[in-house]
Amino acid sequence: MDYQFKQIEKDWQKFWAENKTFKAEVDKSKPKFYVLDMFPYPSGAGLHVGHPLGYIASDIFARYKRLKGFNVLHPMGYDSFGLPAEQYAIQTGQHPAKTTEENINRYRQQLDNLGFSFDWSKEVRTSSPEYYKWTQWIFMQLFDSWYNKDTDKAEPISTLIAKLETIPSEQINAVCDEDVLSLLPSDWNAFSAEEKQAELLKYRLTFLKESTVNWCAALGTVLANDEVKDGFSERGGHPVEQKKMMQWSMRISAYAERLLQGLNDIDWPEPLKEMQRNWIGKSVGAMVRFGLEGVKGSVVGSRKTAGNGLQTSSFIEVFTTRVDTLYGVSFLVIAPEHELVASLTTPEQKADIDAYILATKKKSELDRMSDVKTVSGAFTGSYAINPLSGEKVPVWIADYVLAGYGTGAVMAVPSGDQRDYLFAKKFDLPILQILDSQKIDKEADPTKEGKYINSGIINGMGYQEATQTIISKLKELGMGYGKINYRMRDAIFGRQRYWGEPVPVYFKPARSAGGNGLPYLIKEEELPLLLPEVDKYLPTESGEPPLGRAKDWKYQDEYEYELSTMPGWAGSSWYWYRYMDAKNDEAFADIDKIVYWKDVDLYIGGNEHATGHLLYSRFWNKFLKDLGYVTEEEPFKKLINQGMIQGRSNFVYRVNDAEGKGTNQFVSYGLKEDYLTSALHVDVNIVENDVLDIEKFKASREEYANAEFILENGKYLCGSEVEKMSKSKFNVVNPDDLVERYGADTLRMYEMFLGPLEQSKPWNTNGIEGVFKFLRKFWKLFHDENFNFSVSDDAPSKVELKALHKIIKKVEDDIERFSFNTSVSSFMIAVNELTDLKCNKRAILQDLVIILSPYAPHICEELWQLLGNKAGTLSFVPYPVFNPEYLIENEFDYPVSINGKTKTNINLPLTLEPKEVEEIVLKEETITKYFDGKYPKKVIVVKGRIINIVL
RNA sequence: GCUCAGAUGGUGGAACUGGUAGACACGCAGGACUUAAAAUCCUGUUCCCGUUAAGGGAGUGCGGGUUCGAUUCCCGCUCUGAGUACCA
Repeated sequence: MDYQFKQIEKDWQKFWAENKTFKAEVDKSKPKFYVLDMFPYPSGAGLHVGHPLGYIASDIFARYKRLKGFNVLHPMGYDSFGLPAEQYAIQTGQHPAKTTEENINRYRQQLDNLGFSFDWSKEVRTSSPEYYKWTQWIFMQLFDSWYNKDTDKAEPISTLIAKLETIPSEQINAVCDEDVLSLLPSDWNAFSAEEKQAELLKYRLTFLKESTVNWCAALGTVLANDEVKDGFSERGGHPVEQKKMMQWSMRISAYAERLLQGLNDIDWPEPLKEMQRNWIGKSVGAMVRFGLEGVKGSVVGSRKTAGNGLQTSSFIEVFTTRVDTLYGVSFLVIAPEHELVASLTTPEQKADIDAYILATKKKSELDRMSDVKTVSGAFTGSYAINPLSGEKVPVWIADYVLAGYGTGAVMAVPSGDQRDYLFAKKFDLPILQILDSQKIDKEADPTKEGKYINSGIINGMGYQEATQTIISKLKELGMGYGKINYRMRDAIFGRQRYWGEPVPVYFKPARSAGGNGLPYLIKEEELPLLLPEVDKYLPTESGEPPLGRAKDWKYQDEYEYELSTMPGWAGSSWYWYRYMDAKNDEAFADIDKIVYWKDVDLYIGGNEHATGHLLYSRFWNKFLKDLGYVTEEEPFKKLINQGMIQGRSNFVYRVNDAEGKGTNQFVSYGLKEDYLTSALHVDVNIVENDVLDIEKFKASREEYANAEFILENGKYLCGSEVEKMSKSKFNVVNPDDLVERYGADTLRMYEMFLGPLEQSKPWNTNGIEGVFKFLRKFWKLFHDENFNFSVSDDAPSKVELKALHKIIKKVEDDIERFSFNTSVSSFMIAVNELTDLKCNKRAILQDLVIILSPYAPHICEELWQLLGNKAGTLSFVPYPVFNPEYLIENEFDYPVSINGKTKTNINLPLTLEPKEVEEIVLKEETITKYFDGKYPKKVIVVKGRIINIVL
């Protein structure tokens, strides 16, 4: 029979499901390999052709590793909490659980269509209580932990309490809030339970923090930054205001350094690592205090905190990465929002400052960010004292200094910083050269080269020495210290939404009892804290999150629960562990299984998760490791970013009449210049190789039924353009349609054939025929002209073995460097060669079936069985062993180039040494004729590669 | 602005460590089979000059450089895509 992909694919998908072929169990006799795809969110639109790209690649890899003798864990599940389902629920009143379930079912069906070797027994869904029980459990562990900088890891809160009971809090080296109290053991021990709880909250790894949010009163909800456009909500265009709110936060900043260092030990794409490095934003520098003129007692007693320094009325503290330029400071700039602005402003300057603050406020709404060119600022009238030179420097405010970064104040060094330079020029402030090599006539020069001048105690020194000297001097004076700053902020861990994990926390005392309520964890055995039912998925009238609508939802019928839910990234920050032991009711995963599966060996997904999911997951992983629940410092050893598949839209050109009105005539792409036309999107599914299917087009819309066409060469050609894949552009290609037409094996191979996995590219179905033809050709190798299965047991010839071993090697090499597209080409070459050789020998074809099976598993299973093997064994059969002897050549067709330009070829035995080759070449008439009477200056012979003659 | 990635025929792309640029596939053109079409098969297909052929020349975004030899390495630029945004 001819290649009947529909029947074959259905049969084998059924076989794999029924026999649980890909179920992975702990098996210590085999090395493990964990292949993971990034968690999909099951959206209502279903899969389009771009989604499976990564899944196909990871499936090929997983199947290949099984053949290589690995015990492969290759699971799939759903990140099923999230906004779209909630939005849909608000619109339709349907419970998000219901629509989510429907979407998952559709996803599953589409995934099954493609023949993936997932172990479905391990499927997880973040929205199921059995799963989110453990998300809540991890939250509880975070709540019950603090970060000890001395041991450089998270520890149970009990070890902190033990310290507070015995030593002064100043000796505790913790990552904590800025406003922790300075306590002696006697103070602590005298605290009430509430006071202790309140203080501990400042140390916990998840804690309540006042945060600014985008509050939209009209929608009654908080919006994400990208939902806000120019101060108005993207949906509806309602005004959005900045509102302070108590929110759960995660102390990810405690892990900043480890998150940064860990990047050195993992095999991820460099751009992705770079993005994380930028996000973490480490800067090594120093804190410097500038005393304020006229204020006595420059340093006010206070402890150094983990925060960003502190401001008192007696000095301004700045963070700088160039403390060596301290002598070049000619003014200070503080943020307009800085708390000292009011007290520093002199009566004469008040009008200026007020006006500037007002202008900033207006601007910040719109284009404070986009307007980088304009220099603006205002003088406060006050002066600060340079701690080393003792010089008076004016204090200005300017909106280029951000209140939220560092200390909200900078020391301005116009000679070294371009922004400061422009500022100094504009307001006529001094620009002082501080390095002999500095060139500052036109712009700032941030060089570190040369020797310092005009710089007091560091005159004549180099950069390293100067920095050291200044920091020790500042320390000695109590006016500064070396400090490392991170840009990364603690992550907000709450959303005022319904469809997410409830936070397992209640507040005591209850509001009804008149308390303001401190958070307490519910008991572990009370997990999961189920998401309660609500009548509507909207905020309450008083502006509380939807959970405020739940009836009688109180802890012990008395205490209020936390009403916000966890953010989208909660469930996905640990899911790869759940796959190891998806049904466990006693633990998030059994420790023996965690010890065996360890970490993800290959993680494939899009790079939209670069700074969200991938950073939070690493954070939670490190935390779980600190507490001894998992073994690895980094969860994802090797990561590949698959490129985005863009849409490729097709257009038809409607002819317009003289007034520009549309007619019902359409002109082919190549002729459109002769007419007045407008381009209209046309559904790409009725276009093939840019040729429009006219009948389908006429049937697609009533108004086109009588359309007329101006053709070229009897065809209607469409124009094309690369755009986002979206319904409105009629360029969405559904994998189901292609599977229906060509089969899953063809689609799998075609998606790989399209180009390198990491590269973004527009989807174009042109060319899928080539892959389909290849599979038919492959099928024909095993069959005679009448499609009877026909395979010979004759011994293979040398050429046949060569073709086979070439592909064994090529595919092995390619797959290790994730170059799937070149493998597909090589398969085509191999099959073309074997077809030309009319090879139907079992000794060759059986191995070829194994090699191709990760790419086209269905057809290979079928042929494997036809070859007389036991059904299902193909998935675990040993991969053929490459034998280099079959590739050894005796002769080589040397290209001969004259001055680097290839002129001719000469066939010579490979046993010849370069010297011998040279002798032959110089006598060979077909070569010497190019010499033009000249004698070669030099002959380069690279054995088995090339001959180059220099004239 | 900064950081990163990329630019090769009509199209997707290949060339792995500096060694025959354009593999493989699509498309296109011509041919075979067919009453015809589809399907299938065969041949050709980087561009320019050369009627054909023989042959010659140019050629991997642009301009230089290193080298016997550069798509590959170095310097400078242009354009495209992604991320980030006054980060002190």
